Amino acid sequence: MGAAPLATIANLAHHAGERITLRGWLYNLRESGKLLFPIFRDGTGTVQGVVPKAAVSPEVFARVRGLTQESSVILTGKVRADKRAPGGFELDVEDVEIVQRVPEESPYPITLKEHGVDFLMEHRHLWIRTPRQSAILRIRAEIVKAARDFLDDNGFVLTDAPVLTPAACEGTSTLFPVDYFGDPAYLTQSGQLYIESTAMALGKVYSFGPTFRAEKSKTRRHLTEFWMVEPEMAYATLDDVMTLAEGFLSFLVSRVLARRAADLAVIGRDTAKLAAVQPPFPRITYDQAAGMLNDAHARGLIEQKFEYGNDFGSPDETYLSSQFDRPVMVHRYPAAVKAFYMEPDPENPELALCVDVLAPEGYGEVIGGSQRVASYDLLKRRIEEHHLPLEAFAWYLDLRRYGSVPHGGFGMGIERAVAWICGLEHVRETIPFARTLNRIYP
RNA sequence: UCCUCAGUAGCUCAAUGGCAGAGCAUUCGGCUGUUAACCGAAGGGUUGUAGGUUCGAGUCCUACCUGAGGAGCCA
Repeated sequence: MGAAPLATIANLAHHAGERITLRGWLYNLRESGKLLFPIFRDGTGTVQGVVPKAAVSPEVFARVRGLTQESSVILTGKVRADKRAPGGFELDVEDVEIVQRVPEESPYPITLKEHGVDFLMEHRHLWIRTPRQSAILRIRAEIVKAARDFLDDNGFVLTDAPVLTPAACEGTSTLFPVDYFGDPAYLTQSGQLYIESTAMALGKVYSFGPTFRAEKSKTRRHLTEFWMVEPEMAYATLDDVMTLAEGFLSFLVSRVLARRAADLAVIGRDTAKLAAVQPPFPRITYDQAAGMLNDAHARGLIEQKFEYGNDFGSPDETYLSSQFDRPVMVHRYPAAVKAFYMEPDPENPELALCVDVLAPEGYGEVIGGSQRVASYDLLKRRIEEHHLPLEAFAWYLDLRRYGSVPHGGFGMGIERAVAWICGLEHVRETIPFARTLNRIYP
């Protein structure tokens, strides 16, 4: 028995009828008398092997029969098309080399049966081996690549912002402090202020990296460490920001549909709902959204009455986003509930030139963006009104001192986008190792 | 920080205040087309912790710990 060429489960179709070698792990083993059905996985997919006792040596049969779940194996066999196989192919196993056998005294903890959230998160380092979790991580990778491709191909320059920062951009209560050689420093909660400065240098820029929020939030859409992609454009208005967000999200969804159809099938995503995500997205003002919420409350569709002037709560966002078959862009919120750096609407200075993009199917906010304050005097006043330390923002104010222009951008949380596109219940499944309020292990 | 719910075998869950149980996993046996295979058997327990009520507590009470869902805040 000579060496057979190395193959992966994802490309078995290219090896129909051929002898190949697979390197992977045992996912499950069924047996029916003198017939063994080991299911292997190799990171690209799963395939069922067939081992009739009469077809292999007694040693090989005994070796497969004694395999334990998640033992690592290198196997040789012949690829055979079979209508009974979910993936269309099976492997007639000829030989198996055990790389490491999981001992039965300490069997693999994650079975094919159901498990609770706490147990799975405690074993996240193993949970990611399951087909569903692997599919989600592949889709996340595709979304990240699509985001970067879209921006790269539209003239944006990647200018990553620092993770260690000297000051807050919106107060210090939600920042993780670190000791910086005896001085206080913080983990960044947004790269925005920094990319405003690189936008003034390079025109169109973006940052992509981890951000940190020490909020004590316990919901399906919060992590304390999450990844954000933030484009920023010089000489841009709120309309430009909304047009960018619309094209950006549409591209992400279409790319995942085109390239990760198999993974979407593994996780059971309804792709018809994703196919509807085409520009233009509906654009409604805060006032219109408030009207919809009042109507909904009057008809008993939402419990809490919406108070005009407040920011939308989670139930409000969920309701609004479930009213459309594609993302909806809500713009011009009251300036009082929004960040200090947002440009006021010249037609009504009580409103901010900002936009939240709410994903459909009740997922809520995935993007927040705005046109930024361009005036030095106004920005200085805003910093003072928010009781932020002026000296920490001296460099930021410089951007309004030297060639200030209208500019704007947005931030998209990768995990929320992945949760929406994958149709998940919780963002903790969208990142390899989620950091939540009560968990920093593994 | 607040509200609600839950902690029982490795896992998922049962058990009127009265003998601690099942399925899966593990081990052994059976089965040549199984799809979370199935059938039979075995081993496996300080019921989250500390008190209290009671003849008797997994069950009722108090406090604490841990986790989950949600609110607020946010992407």
